[in-house]
Amino acid sequence: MKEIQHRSDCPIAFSLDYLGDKWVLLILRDLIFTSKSSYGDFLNSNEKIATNILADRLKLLEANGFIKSSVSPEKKNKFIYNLTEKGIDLIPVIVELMIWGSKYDSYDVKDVVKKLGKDKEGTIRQLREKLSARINSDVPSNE
Amino acid sequence: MKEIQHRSDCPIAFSLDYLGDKWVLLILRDLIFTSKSSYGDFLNSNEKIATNILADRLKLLEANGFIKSSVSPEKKNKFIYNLTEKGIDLIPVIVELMIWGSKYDSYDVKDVVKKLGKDKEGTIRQLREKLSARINSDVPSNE
DNA sequence: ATTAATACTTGTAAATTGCAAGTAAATTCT
DNA sequence: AGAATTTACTTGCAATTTACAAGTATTAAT
Repeated sequence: MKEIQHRSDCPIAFSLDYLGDKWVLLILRDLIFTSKSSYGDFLNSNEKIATNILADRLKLLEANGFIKSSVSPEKKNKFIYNLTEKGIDLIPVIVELMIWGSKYDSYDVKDVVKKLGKDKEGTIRQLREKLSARINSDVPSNE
Repeated sequence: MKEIQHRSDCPIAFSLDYLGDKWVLLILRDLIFTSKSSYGDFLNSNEKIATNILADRLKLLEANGFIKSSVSPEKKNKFIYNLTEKGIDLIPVIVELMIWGSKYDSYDVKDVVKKLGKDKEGTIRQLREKLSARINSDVPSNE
């Protein structure tokens, strides 16, 4: 995997050097808000990512410490991906993208967004704790 | 300008349909955190955006209501760009990218980041008010 | 033993990006 | 007034990235 070249010393540019595309944050979204955790799960998301792009982005995310893969306990030919702390720390970014999107998107507002409207910090803390618990356990996504 | 095709009804995907690239948010960053407001200003940012990409993204941002251009009062051959409310509402997104970037970037922490650490809501409100004031005045960027 | 599921890889055409150069209108210099 | 400069782009083209279709390899189920 080729090294990411950083374009400047700006922390925003630094973040975008990893996250600045149309797919990376959607994979992280799936890991944060849904029980999806495998290659096939991500492929089945509504946005229909191409197989080579998904494989590429999973490599990039793992190589740069956003996620960690492990063999599924149930099926040995299946990998499950979990967020690392570095990835979990992106929850606020994704939450703000969701809030902005909900404001300017015409579709109906999701439950999480309503919850965020009532108690943003609490909701983020809850998500964070749920996902942190997964890091040091072997239990994968849906429990 | 070709219409943006939305990939799903997810608000995060909706946001990324506009913002999911390496440049758009850097232009908005310049408008939010610096006194930059013209084509030439953006070109001179440290990340060295290509001229055609900059022209393209400015069109995209204006066509989709994130920014508004007007002729500079001092120089008639110069355009100045200002954020609209829709663009101003992205401050929290960019702020969170900055906070994350500062945590994982090795470079030294900017003053704004320190300020955000002390009072995130207040800092965002201040930025918001500063930029909102520009919308209905003819005074461009640096005052 | 055969079929299915899962996670990719490969090939290729189309789209996007990056770089260098060129254009056009307004401004400043002489 | 004419020439050079500033500002904001556009254009052409090579290189990279993406999207789509198909193929491969390993494990699981029947």
